[in-house]
Amino acid sequence: MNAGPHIAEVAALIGDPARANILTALMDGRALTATELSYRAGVSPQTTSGHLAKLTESGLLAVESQGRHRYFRLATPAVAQAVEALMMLTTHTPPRYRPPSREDQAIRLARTCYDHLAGKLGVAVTEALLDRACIEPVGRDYRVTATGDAFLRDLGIDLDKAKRQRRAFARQCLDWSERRPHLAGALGAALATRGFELGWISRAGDGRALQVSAAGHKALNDLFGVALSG
Amino acid sequence: MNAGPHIAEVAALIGDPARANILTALMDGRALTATELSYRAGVSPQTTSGHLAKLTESGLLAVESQGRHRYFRLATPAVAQAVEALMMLTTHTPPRYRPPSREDQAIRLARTCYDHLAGKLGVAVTEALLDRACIEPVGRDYRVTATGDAFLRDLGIDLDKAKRQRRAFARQCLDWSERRPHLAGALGAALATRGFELGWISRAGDGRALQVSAAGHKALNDLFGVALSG
DNA sequence: TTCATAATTCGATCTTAGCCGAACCGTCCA
DNA sequence: TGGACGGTTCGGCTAAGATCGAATTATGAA
Repeated sequence: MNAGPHIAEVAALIGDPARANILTALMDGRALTATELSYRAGVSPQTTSGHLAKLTESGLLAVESQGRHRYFRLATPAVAQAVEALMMLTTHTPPRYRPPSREDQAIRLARTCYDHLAGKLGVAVTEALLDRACIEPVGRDYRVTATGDAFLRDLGIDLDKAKRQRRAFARQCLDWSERRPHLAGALGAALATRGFELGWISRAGDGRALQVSAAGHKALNDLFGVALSG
Repeated sequence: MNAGPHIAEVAALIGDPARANILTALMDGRALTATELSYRAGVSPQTTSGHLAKLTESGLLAVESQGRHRYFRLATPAVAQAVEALMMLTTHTPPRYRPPSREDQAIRLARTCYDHLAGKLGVAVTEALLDRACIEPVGRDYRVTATGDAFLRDLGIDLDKAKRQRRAFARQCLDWSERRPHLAGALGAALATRGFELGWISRAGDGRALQVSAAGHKALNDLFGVALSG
């Protein structure tokens, strides 16, 4: 009768360490193979297979077969959002003080969230765009101004292509470490992709953490007036 | 090493039916006694006691002793947000079609979220305030305009008192059924409280669902130009 | 003081579900 | 066609934890 049982079902699904590892491994929006996920989950392939079946069956993951590989990814942004919300609880309610690790530091500085920029980097870029009146918040979205339209096209971003996608164009996404909104949606993804193309950012290791290159720091400073401190 | 295990811990906590019932029972922001929660959870008082201990120990619930009663409530809005995010997953990823029940309908129309208005009602009121330039979105918050300041004071809302509170003043809160933001924070709570005082809304049953009185419908129409359809 | 009620602790039971070994299906490549 | 590899299915083991009965502590009321 209540909603309780329903959320318990999905929460229990996320509540297994192996499955939680799978979900967090997919938080960068990429699609990974079952074997890769098995490694990331820290359990055997057979066990992983069972977990993946449950996750897809319940609609948390989407799967696509390519040859003898099966690629799994988060089914919807809502899944990523729920995982983010749970992450917020792990830091926001500290049972006792836990000194931040090096990886913690790195991932707070710059990371991907689903498929766009997050962390200090994502928030800084978003706020710089706001400062320069390139975008403005409208409800749960951002609107791109005329100024922003020109600016982003100059940067080499195909706004029309981003607009044609079926997903939300420019959404506000809440950051679990900064607890401030950053740019998500098709535009956020396009911006991140362009950053990769230009060599400003690159993936550090196999996680969500990002490395900002020297060229990236320079561009950040020149274009946005942002100095990202380690 | 990963964040996986951390979120698994908290997700598993929410993933038990009894505990999920407890959390959803507290979603309206009220504080309930252990016995009441035992009833809502559908398990014996002993079992409930164990669950409540775990939930408070892990920082999801806060507890306050009053005489021989112990009142439990959600520790932070972040907890409510996580539960909301999980609710979104239960509806947003339908494994198969589930016909909406009557209670579903009611709770989608008008309910409380933590301590402010949500559902169609909450979203409609918020958007009416936006239309009339009473509030405007700023980042993850709303800002009250001069127009809005006058309007809300006219309504009998003590804005100064709301501003003095330690919590966020006017936050954007995402709705799981409407998937659009509505007014939360101290101002959202004050608005809801005023609605109760004026007899426009009242609690329906013991859940989060709200009943909108005839006077409420009239006020909604007169003040906001909103006609809430069942 | 005495009794009732709120809430917790302890101990025992029992179900659930994660896990891996082994075997099995399908695709790719030589 | 045979072998290698990605992925899944099956079966049995094991451990974790949810549950309640009974007893215990603490508060409030008579």
